[in-house]
Amino acid sequence: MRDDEAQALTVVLLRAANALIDGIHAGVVARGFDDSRPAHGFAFTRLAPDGATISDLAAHLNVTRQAASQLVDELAAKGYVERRTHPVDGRARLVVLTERGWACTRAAEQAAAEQARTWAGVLGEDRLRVLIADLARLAPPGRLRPVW
Amino acid sequence: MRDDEAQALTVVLLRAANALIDGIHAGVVARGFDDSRPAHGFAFTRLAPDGATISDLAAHLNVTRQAASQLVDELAAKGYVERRTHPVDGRARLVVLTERGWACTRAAEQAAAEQARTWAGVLGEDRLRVLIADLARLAPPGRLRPVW
DNA sequence: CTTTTTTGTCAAGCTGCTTGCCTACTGGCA
DNA sequence: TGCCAGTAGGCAAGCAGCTTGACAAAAAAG
Repeated sequence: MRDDEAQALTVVLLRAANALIDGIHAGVVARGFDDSRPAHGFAFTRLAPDGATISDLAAHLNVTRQAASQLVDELAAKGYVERRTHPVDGRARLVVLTERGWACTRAAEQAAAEQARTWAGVLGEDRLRVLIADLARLAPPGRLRPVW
Repeated sequence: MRDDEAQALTVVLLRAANALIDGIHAGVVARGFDDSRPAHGFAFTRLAPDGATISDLAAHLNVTRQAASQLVDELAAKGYVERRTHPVDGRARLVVLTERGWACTRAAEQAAAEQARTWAGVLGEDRLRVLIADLARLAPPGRLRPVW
């Protein structure tokens, strides 16, 4: 592996990641959720099944609990989530998606699928599957960082 | 291409990009440049050949000239770059790498090569080359965004 | 020469995060 | 049961990195 190939790896990987994020976000905005940020999507993936506490969300997003709390403030103000009392822990509060939050989550999934189809059209489905599998072997199973 | 495969694409691509950035940055820090940020590397790639003006740098980084100017302030304070008078344009100033700036650039290249070798060890060189080539076909030739 | 555009910087402000501190509540332990 | 260290989450303040707006100096266009 020559040095210039290593440089190329960095460039193309980052460009592809940026293009994917931008594409998904554009698709979500086009579906009417123009007050959403890419970071919201990362939160939604944690909240989607059954909700989560602020601490859970903070750990998932790799930020402080305060930052997670502020993000939930914003999401609640925009009608994507709501805070509920936690069923068993009186200290904690359960953050759950509203119907609008679910709709936005579905929109993001559709946008991601659309982007994947576009890329499948470029490479072919089989080769894109290989690419996903290879990236999966390279990517550590740690946290996603919603810096976008 | 099923929807869950599209979701997987997003996750693994972002994880891989994060891992690469983190790995390169860790390598740069380990080589003694502990006051550098990943964003600096993106600036260096533009400054490396023969320097650049603030406007050039701002366009390359996709930020305002003011932001680029502030970044150069920081880099100059840390000894990575210096401002010179522009040879032909009296308004502009040419920002060039210092010797320390060049050393940091080389360190980043080494760290990137090291990361690529690690990944080549996982996938094999040939398959990593295919991955780079495929990503290159997917990634638009636009600007890198140094948000990391 | 006059006018318009471009360059870099000063100043102010915004956003998203951090740290420090606090109260309410939990769960282990005597 | 009562006590107390640990945990959850919100308030306040601060900081880093970016933006917008305005400006003087120089270049380019007329």
